[in-house]
Amino acid sequence: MDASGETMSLFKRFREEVLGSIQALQAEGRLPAGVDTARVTVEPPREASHGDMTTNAAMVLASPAGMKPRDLAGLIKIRLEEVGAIREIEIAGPGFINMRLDGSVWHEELAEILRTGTAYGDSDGGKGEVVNVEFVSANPTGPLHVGHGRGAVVGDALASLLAKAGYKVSREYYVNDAGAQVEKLAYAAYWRYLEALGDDVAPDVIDGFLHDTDLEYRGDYLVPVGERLAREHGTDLVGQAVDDWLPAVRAVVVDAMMDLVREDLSALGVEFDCFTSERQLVDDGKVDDALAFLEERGLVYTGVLDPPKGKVPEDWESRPQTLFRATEFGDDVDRPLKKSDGSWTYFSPDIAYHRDKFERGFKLMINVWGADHGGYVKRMQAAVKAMTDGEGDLDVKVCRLVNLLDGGKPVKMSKRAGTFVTLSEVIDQVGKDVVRFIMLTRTNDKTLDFDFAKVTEKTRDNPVFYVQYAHARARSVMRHAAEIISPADLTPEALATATLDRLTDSAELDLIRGMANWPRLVETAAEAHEPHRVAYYLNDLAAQFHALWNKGNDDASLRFIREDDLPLSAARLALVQGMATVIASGLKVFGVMPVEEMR
RNA sequence: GCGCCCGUAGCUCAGUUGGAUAGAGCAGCGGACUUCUAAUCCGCAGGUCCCAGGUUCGAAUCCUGGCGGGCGCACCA
Repeated sequence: MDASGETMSLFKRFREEVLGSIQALQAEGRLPAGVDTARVTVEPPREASHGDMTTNAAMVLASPAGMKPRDLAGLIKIRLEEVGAIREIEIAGPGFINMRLDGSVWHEELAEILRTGTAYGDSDGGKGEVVNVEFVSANPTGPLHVGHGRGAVVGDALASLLAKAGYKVSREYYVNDAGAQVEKLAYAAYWRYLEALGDDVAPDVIDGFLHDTDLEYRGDYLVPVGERLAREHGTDLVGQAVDDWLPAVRAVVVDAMMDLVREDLSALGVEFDCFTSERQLVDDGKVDDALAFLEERGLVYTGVLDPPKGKVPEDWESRPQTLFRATEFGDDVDRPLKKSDGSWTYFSPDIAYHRDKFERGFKLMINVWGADHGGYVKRMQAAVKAMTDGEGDLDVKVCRLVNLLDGGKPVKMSKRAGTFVTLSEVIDQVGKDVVRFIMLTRTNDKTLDFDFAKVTEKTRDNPVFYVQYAHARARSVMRHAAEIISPADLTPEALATATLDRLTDSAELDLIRGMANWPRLVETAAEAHEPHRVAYYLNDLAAQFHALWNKGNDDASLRFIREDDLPLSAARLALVQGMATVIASGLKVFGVMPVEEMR
């Protein structure tokens, strides 16, 4: 326990021991005071034969101490030998200090896992700092597609991961309800409205409307919106000037589309804390405020941009524009804030939006964007730096494409041909938990193959199945155990008090070592903003468990349930339940339910 | 042309943010089912970590320059 009463993770605890020995050496004058220990790590060695824990302290501090790494390691070793939990210390290679721990350390850690439940791995590393995770933020122009789904899952899992790591997280969705796309959407809704009125509208009115507008968003999903407009407005909007019907139609259609989006998100199990409307920002004058802020700092000017080299647009013409000095903050060129007609580019409200986030208290901001927005990262980061006088920090996770496959063959998709696969269709077909897990099996910046055949397969190379199977197997063991052991003795609390020192087999202790890595993984993955690491961790832990299970197949004395030795059984069941708990803890980050059985 | 991302076993990818002899799965070969679900496991084989320099005790990882692939590039979000 540390001063705050929180339980300190195992590796942190031993890092404290290492730092303590360094301080002792400083007190003795054998090490200069004030050396920076920030780079000192205590972690499991890559090679298990090197021990349970290793520290780089001697190598990192050798140069500032003016000593050879191995000599310094020798001094630290003498100190560490006084720590009871350390059974053996070895200096190896260039100056690693390898430690073997007493078995009791692992037994206690297992008890700790059982007592803590899925909260195991919770950390205070984030120190309660608030962080804003903005994701999806799809234009409200239709149902979500699979690419949005990836962003939704990555953002949601990242938010959960950060929360677990001790950050105070807000999940946010930015509603682009003010741009040209929404206007086009309103036109399409108006067309559906005219259609819905049927005989009340002369056919040539509809033909004329279609003839005058280059209509997008012709999908069926706007039909109900047209009907709703017809119900609410009758024929009132027919024949009116665009400016008269547009605001009303736009409001209704955006509302309907956001309902659609929310429905898709809820099918995926994603919930937001906050929806911010672009239109609201505009109406509140926040865009003007933001630009005024930049102007005060001399970051806005009227200038002429060079055409992009190598690829000059057909209709390129040199003209003066209102520009933001993005180059002062690391961008490649200054960026336009206004279009040639004087209206804002999408960039201006976006700047205002990020300023708004900052003013709401978020210094740390993470945006999850689609692949097509990769080119806007630098300018947005530049804008954040400018708007916050360098205090704000924006990280952008760009999600690469999702390839939909079926048995290795691409699923052909065409909006025109109506064979476009939506997110909700995919969820209907394989279930939300499968979608969520698979979306997290790759780094966000690599394309991801989503193979319908593979993700539902019950084989080793389907990570969803493999991880869930480990959990289900563990739960199956517990069910069997209940036949010979009283259920009261099988609760996690009861198992935590079992004679855990009966766990002596190396594979058993290895499994606890694997479980003890979970808190470290949470911290490093959260720090790196990389939720996919959890998927690999879970896969590894599941593999360890499946291996242990099969040892019981080869050697009956290693089975979890031994009717001839109930205390040993209890200890092993504690191990099994602990493993299931850690799996459940990881799946919780992903928003995936652990299953009790596979059938 | 410029910017961003990627390049690791035949294939798909990890790699604990600079650590020790670079790891998994699939595919290939050889083994383990009177079971707590063998839907799994064990073993073998498989590598110029794209190339060339640099930084240092130490580089797949950081820097520079190339090569190859993807995406983006005023007035769409």
